[in-house]
Amino acid sequence: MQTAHYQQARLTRDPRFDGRFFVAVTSTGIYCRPICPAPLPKEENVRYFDSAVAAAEAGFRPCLRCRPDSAPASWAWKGTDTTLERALRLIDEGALVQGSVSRLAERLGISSRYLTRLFQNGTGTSPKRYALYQQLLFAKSLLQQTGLPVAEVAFAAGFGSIRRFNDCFRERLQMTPSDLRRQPGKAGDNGELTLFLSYRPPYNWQHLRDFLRPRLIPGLEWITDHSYGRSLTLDNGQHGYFTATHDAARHGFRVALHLSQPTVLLPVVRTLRRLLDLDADSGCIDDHLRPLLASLGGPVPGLRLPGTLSLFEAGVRAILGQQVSVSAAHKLVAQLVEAYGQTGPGPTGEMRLFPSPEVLAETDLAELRLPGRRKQTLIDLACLFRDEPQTAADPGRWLQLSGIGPWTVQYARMRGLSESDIWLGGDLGVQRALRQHDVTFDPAAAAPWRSYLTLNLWSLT
DNA sequence: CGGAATTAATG
DNA sequence: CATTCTCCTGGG
Repeated sequence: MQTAHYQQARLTRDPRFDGRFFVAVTSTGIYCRPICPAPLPKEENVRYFDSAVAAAEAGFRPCLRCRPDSAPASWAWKGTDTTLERALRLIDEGALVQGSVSRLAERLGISSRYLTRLFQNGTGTSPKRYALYQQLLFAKSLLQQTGLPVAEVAFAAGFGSIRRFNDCFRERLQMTPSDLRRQPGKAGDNGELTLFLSYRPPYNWQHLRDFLRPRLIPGLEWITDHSYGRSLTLDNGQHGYFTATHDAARHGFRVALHLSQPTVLLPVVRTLRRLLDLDADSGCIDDHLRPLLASLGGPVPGLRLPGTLSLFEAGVRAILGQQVSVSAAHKLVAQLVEAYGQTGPGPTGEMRLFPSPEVLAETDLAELRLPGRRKQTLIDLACLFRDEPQTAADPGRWLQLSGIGPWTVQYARMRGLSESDIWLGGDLGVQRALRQHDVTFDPAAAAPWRSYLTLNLWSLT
């Protein structure tokens, strides 16, 4: 995109460009989202950056009004380098909070030297600096949105020491954490954290809600016309729940989050954003699919890809959905959760947690009305997750288990990893839609958004 | 704030 | 790959 488009978008404060670029003002040293309500700066004082980090590297600090830390994420980097994109994703999932840069490079199958080169070219900064800045922006949003004590904010954002947190914060954001401490007034925690998570319109909440509704597992999830919530189980064994309420006017969700203990929150928020598919570029995706779906009335505008909480859950739902209707699969999942899901305190009394691999690996699934072979497949998958989590993290490796074929793997990738380019050509629902509407097209033309093509076809039946 | 030990960036 | 530079954290 060229400067003329940026200019147009900022002058109209177009929310469809929120998070896709940032506007830095040389006269103030501050950078903003294109939607910033502040008076429009003169063009001669404006510089455009395609990421917040890039603006920071040029010496600008985030605006306190439009809060660039709350902008939806954008993966649309100029170089469209898939390795770099994967690296950015992994870092955003916390790869550098726990592991080292060399470990990340190893995971990506490249040398750490090459990784830093990719970063220098693509983002204008180094991996560590990029990661640190994401942590700082997240900390900033917590300071402004919640009443969490500063020390807990540091911890939640993945810092190991307050000292270092303060230093970095000062240096990169040009203010201190206590400067940003929310004004007193709003009550402290009763264990609840309220966050606002924004998206880039269009966002088709009705469609997402109507997708989730027939799949809703009682006790595990809850839904109203304007909200969706569910229980959470975290990697560290912690549990909690959230309720996300849609706010169309503000282009986002107000999320109430309850966790059993304070924890590193960054990955939790990433997961919530993935569940609701907040970072998708619906405008681009819809434009891309429009020619293919023209004879069907065009794509569903703002269609989002609903994720599952974990890859394991996606795998379980996929196995239970093999060769059966949505409602039959739904009954099975509900039975499974009812029989094997632990209970915990929820928003309205008892709540169910999705059964863990450890629990399912130890059971015979006698409670479930399911062919014995399929039960065994489920148990095998649970064992894989329990015994070899590294292997289980790649659905491609599940194929070695009997009873798991390409459909299951692809479904799990689409819902559990939110991969955007999954074409479920063999899926019954997709085939029925294609037959009913008598369409022929080459799904390859939808790349890299074939998951959204699949969803569009599902919505036709 | 300063310094030691470790890790990351770079030619 | 080796040198320089930055990050990280405990303790004062």
